Amino acid sequence: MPAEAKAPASTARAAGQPASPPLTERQEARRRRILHASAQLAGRGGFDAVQMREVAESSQVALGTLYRYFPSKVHLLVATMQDQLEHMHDTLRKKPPAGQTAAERVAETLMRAFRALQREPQLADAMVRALTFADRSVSPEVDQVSRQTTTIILDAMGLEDPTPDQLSAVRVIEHTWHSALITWLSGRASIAQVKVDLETVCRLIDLTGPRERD
Amino acid sequence: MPAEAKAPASTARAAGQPASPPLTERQEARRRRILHASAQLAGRGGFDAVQMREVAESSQVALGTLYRYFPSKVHLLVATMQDQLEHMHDTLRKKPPAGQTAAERVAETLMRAFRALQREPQLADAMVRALTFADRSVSPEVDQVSRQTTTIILDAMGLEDPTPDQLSAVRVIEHTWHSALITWLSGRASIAQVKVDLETVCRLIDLTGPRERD
DNA sequence: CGATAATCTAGAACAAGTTTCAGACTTGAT
DNA sequence: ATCAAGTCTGAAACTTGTTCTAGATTATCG
Repeated sequence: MPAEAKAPASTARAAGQPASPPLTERQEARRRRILHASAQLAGRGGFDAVQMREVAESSQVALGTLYRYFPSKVHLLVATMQDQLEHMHDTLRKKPPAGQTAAERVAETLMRAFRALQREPQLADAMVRALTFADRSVSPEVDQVSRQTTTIILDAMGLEDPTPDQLSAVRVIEHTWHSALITWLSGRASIAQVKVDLETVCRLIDLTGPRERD
Repeated sequence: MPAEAKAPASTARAAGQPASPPLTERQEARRRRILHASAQLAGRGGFDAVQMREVAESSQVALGTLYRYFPSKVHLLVATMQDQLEHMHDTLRKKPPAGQTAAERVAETLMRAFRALQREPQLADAMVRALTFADRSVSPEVDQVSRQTTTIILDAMGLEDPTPDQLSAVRVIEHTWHSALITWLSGRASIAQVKVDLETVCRLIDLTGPRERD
């Protein structure tokens, strides 16, 4: 019978996955070392600096093992993003945004996240590029990131069950968030511009927010 | 003295570039063959199917020459997108959108463009993935695409000189456009969802459109 | 404890983007 | 027509993501 699980996958901690067989301690440790190395390398040179051989070496794991845990570089970086997002969500839960309106709170939340990314622009580059470059084979993981982001925004809005209209607004906000990050990361938009755009898109919330018409 | 131009670059037809030395006819023809081959290959397998060796062979050009014209695969695909965007803009000029409000016209324009992309989803995949994956070295070209897109949207709005507020709204619309395309292309959003999101974001125009308060 | 099946390791091998180089070919100017 | 400078070609080399293989290790079952 099998010794360790067949295919080490994501933590499955949050919502979603069909819970692949649990990892042994050593496997959990390996996974953690890999993600750590990934974030570390990304923190230096961004996407390009995350080289699979280096990640393997840094995390004391054979190349083949790395690929068993994360079937591609993009998978690895998206998983790294999931990891960081969890931190962010925890932080936000401790100090929720304080604005009066939902739009203000969402804008504040996004700006806080943005400032966090500004501290590690290279890491942001690696994660965001991976996220938007991901093809269908990474869909489940990218979707998980998307769900996590949606949760964070809905939390900021303070909503229980959003209307379809509001969900669309939230999706648009996420679109803007990702794409604005990209333009900032590639040097085509200033920080101020990103700020303005995030505030602009958040106005959509006021537009859909005050319930349909009951 | 030089025989042909030093660095064959983009058409520089539209606005923007400092007009690199003009290309000879044969060079223009090569450039065109390359772009054609690129679009053709992209039309089949999408981003991955555009392999530089194949593009070179298809367009009857040496690999080194291909790289002289387009310094990377991403450059090539972004140029391909510029090309397609021009077509689109021409088409739109012939049959402008007919909606009553600016928001309607923009939404109609985007939906028309979206339908055009649906006819060649693989080509869309290649172009959009390249666009969002582009790093700083491609900024000028990506910026050109962005300007072209902005022009198309402003055209649809029928605006002469937009306010900063409106420009931000347009940027947000572009963000949504790109990011929504990505989610559709990677199979994480339905066509209907993209449609709704585009309509949602276009409402921002009504919010900023009817001049400040004058 | 021993058998067994899966995992992990080291390293070679392969694929596609990118770079490089020597030599043949064009071009524009004299 | 000839020359100089730059361009194009064909092919090899290099880089980094990905795959494959044979053998050493580890975990679980009996």
